[in-house]
Amino acid sequence: MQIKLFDSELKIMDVLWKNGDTTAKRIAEILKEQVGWNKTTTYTLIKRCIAKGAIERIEPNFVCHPLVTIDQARELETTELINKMYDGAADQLVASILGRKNLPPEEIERLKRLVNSLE
Amino acid sequence: MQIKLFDSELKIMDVLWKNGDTTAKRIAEILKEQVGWNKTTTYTLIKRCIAKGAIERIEPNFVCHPLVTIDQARELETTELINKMYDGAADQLVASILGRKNLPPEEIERLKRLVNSLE
DNA sequence: AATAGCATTTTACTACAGTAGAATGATTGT
DNA sequence: ACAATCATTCTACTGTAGTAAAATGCTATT
Repeated sequence: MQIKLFDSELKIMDVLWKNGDTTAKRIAEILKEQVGWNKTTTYTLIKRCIAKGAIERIEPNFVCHPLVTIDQARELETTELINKMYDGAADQLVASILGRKNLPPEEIERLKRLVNSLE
Repeated sequence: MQIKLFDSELKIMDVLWKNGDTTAKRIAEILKEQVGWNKTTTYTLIKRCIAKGAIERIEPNFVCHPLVTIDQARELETTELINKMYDGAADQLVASILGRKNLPPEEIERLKRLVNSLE
């Protein structure tokens, strides 16, 4: 069922994930400001997301509502990375992140709590 | 100094990471079998890797030697994913992996030890 | 109800990753 | 030394993600 979203499409989705349902017009404004997109570019990408079934549009006012959740998109992208770079082994990815020198102490702290809370 | 490698270039690198230094000819054979590439495709990709500084070629026999390590490549790809999908927060990525239902118990055990061994 | 202005769709260009055929250069067996 | 074969490079096509101009449709104000 997985819907693959391209980087530019993810920008649209991200606006919806962060702001909730949003009109096309407002999305265009936001992305104009955030990444300098022409408004027709935004509209094109919204259309493509709709065509893929990642967004539905609710009348009136062309309010866009995400049908793909951020968790689903994260799952897909993460799985792709694991397959591409870590031979499909999720724990190798985690190990490699934990091995980083630049991991902020508070993130380490949070991870300790998280891992130890697993059953 | 990060060298960005495309998916097709990573296929070349992967042969080197898995097999150690390898001749162009042998790489072509392996990728012919593994992904069905024409040998000229492999040679083209090797050249591009050399042009990028990801591979050096040692005479005689055009033996290819990787200059980018798998860890460096993983680091780059992983950082890109974190920035693209997790707002730059590495621990969110880890949390999302840990939240998966299909994580084997022995992997969880290993991760617990790993996390708790961090300073 | 005509027009002006804005919202949306249609269409299409551009850049580049991916792929490989043609051309060239090197090696080897006779 | 020459031909045949194989290794390597040069050149170029293809598909598609990214971007936006042009065309169209809609709304509101007079």
